[in-house]
Amino acid sequence: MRLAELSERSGVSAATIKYYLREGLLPPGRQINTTTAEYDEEHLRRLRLVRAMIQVGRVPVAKVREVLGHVDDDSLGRSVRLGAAMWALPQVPEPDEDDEYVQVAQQEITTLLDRLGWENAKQLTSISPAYRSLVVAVAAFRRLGYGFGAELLAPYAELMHRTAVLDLDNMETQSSEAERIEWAVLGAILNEPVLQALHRLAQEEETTRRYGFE
Amino acid sequence: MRLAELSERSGVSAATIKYYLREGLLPPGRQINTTTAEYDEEHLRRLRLVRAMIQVGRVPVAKVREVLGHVDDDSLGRSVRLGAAMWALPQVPEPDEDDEYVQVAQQEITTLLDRLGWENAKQLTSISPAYRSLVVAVAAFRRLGYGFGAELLAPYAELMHRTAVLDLDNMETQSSEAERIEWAVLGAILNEPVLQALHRLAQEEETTRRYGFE
DNA sequence: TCTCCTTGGTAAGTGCCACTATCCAATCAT
DNA sequence: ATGATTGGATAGTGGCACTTACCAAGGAGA
Repeated sequence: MRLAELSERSGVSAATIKYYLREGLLPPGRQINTTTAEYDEEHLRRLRLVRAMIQVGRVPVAKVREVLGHVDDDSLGRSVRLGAAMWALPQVPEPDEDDEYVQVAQQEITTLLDRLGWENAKQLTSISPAYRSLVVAVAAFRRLGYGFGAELLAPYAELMHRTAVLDLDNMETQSSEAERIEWAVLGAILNEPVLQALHRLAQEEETTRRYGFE
Repeated sequence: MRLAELSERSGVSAATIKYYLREGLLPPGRQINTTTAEYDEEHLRRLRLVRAMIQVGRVPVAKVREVLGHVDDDSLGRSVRLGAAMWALPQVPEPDEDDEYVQVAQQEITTLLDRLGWENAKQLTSISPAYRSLVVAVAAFRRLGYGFGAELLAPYAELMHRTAVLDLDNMETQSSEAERIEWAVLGAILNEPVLQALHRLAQEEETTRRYGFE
């Protein structure tokens, strides 16, 4: 199919597809002659994945390129490829190590990880963006005078762990390794909007159960 | 305190504070004379809340103004004020009602809500941004050829409901109504980064438990 | 008093980013 | 033959969160 058809079938404007090609989010089509290139179903699929990441996952274009690089790199180990998406997700600015709230938050999170027995996560604290985001968010609570210590966090962490178990169980039902990788990318990037939305819906449900519609 | 001190104590540059004042995110200080205004602890607290929303919650400035308007409006009902923050959260583009994937997603979500017995949430589908986000995300999965139907969503929704129960339980421990409202805002805006971070940490933990570090 | 600094306020500019509009020469359709 | 279409390149757009530059009014020290 030509670019126009790719545009038609994906619902993405031709100009935007050209932009993605230029940015390396889509591999170039098979060049037929100087003015025609041929695209296939794989391009369409990749384009939809890119769109999902950008529109639903709000992943910046540069990060999408990075994630796709890992996804396509067969030489990487399994955890790395599975985790590739997660590590490229929108990041909070670096926590300021000198900030007292940040230090307290780090202590609380260390306590939390100990209490939960998350030994692997503990080893990743120095490099994990997730850990850094958590520090920033917990510090923000404390800065406003609200404690959000290990005892409050633990039940949330417990629930999130069960969620992660579901994620990986679902991932393992995919039949091919390529599908499992793609599912993991989606699980990291699209699952979060799903979880967020479910969480908000659940909050609406529970709020109205407790206090009614007024 | 003067603007310079407010800047010092909050770590926000004076120019940015002026910008927030101009945008109505901060109420003006008490004017002492034409070139001096006096700010108090309440301004500092509000400024920190604004920063947390913008930096950690990634809420756009216009939405912050909107949320604060609801928070400060004593005439609104409880659910509305508690929900004010949620409704102002970053929104996904409107789902295209004519899109077949969107229609399927809507059906699946209706099935899900029935199965869970979330009657209140069901009544809110026409107006709730959370519902719309969920539709968009589920449709995105399906468009890529992965099903994400009610049977897969239900256990996630169950977990998110428990999370929401925790949210509201925590909120109710706050002593004053003003604090409860502020907690709800934080719960909607800052809890999500916390949950996201915990989710990602849990994924890292579970992935390495299953597949090791390579 | 005169100078010089600081203050809060305002208008215009910056940098980033995801597109999007405009051209262009080559080629296809009739 | 000729008008439309193609892919590719370049430059422009619009939104947003700031930042910079500037200003007149006020205060402080000589």
